[in-house]
Amino acid sequence: MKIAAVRGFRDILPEESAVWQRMETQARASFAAYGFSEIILPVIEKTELFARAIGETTDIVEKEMYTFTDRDESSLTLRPEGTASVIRAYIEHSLSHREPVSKLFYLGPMFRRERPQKGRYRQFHQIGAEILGRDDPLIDAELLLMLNDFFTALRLDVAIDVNSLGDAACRPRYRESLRAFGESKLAVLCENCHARLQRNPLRLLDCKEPGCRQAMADAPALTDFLCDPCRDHFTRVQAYLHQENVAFALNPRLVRGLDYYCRTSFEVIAQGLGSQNAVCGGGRYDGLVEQLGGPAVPGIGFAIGVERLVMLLQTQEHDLSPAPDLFIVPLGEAAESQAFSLARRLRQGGARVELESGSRGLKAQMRRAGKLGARYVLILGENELVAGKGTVRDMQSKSDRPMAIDLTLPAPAMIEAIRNVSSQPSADKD
RNA sequence: GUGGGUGUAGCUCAGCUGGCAGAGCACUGGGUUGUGGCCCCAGGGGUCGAGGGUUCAAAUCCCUUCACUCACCCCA
Repeated sequence: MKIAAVRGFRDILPEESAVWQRMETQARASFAAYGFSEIILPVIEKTELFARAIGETTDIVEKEMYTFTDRDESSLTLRPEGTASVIRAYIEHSLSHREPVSKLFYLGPMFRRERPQKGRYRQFHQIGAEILGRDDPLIDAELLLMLNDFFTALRLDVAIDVNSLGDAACRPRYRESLRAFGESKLAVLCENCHARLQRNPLRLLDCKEPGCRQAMADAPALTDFLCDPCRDHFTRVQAYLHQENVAFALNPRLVRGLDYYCRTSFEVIAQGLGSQNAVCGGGRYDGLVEQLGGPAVPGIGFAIGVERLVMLLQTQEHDLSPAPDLFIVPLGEAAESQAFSLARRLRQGGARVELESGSRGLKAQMRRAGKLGARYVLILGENELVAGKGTVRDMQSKSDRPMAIDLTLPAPAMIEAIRNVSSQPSADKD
């Protein structure tokens, strides 16, 4: 009986992991430019951490977490997101005492037990970044700038949506106003929205049901309810973005699903991913550190969905695994044994070398070399063994122009000699 | 958790109202005793997702089940 991977969990095969690596490298580069350092976090935390950070009544905490009881009866959970852990670590190691501002990024697997679909898995990966310690608009803008730079560097065509969710001073008033408005439209709202009305009225704004959209079209706007400090903050964030020509759309219906968000909130939306089209989401969470037992330190951050981003990159280009510089073709057992050592020497000299089995025919091996896209082929047959010289061919040249290379040369000299094969001035009449 | 779609070769998929399990690509060997790509010939590969039922006969019809997938929900 075959054993398959667990539902919602999957393997990343080389074709995809190559794209993955490229994206990760770019993230590290972009984040470093803005002064972020990596924090490597555990995958398991106490359940209580997420319950308190994300919100007891969110879907994530209520029905999507992989929670289990450890042998000592404590309740542990596979992390469903990264921000809570960053803040736990921030408090635990008193980072606020060491420096006034911490810029941290992390990457790794997250776990949510949802029904899998395109762009949504039970184990998925996020790259996240957090800035703890500053709440001025410049910081919000800087974080968005960094995101913009990152997506631009990857040549991805995405749209950034921005909104302000207000804070503890103004949001409650808005929530009540929205609830009242929702009550008045009760008859036309869908069943889901009836539930939202009770649990989280803000979510009425982003229902996809056409009827609900229409009903909520002239609902009170959050922007009209912002208190003066929040309004001012948001205005200045936008001013910085304009100053740097960052394209973004103001989306007053943008609502985030985690309870801790306030003020500046944003999403990065991509085309061509189906319904799971948010590749990045984030926002400010000023009360969260305090709420988790730390000092009153403001914070803002985002998380990028790696799988979704990789899917995007794959539709735009396809990376191939690296082609070997040299493909060694041994003919027979004696040649194979020599080729084995030769391959190792050249690899240690820095060349990418592929080696076939000496039991296969010349034609088959040449075919394989062509398939892999090898630049040069070195043939090691009876003749070559006697002469102590390998026959080298440049696979990119159409004419058959083999060169004999001395097998006793040290690796660097041999690599040099092989490279020279293609620059030989011998009659080349392509 | 709720709906829809799909399960046949390594991959993409044909296979009608039941009648010998198929194609393309990939892989292997050959056409040229030692020179790839194009072309030609040949070959290996299958529990037709699983279990049960109907039938002389099931990939095909019926039931059950599992998996995958898309959407809702939610989110990255």
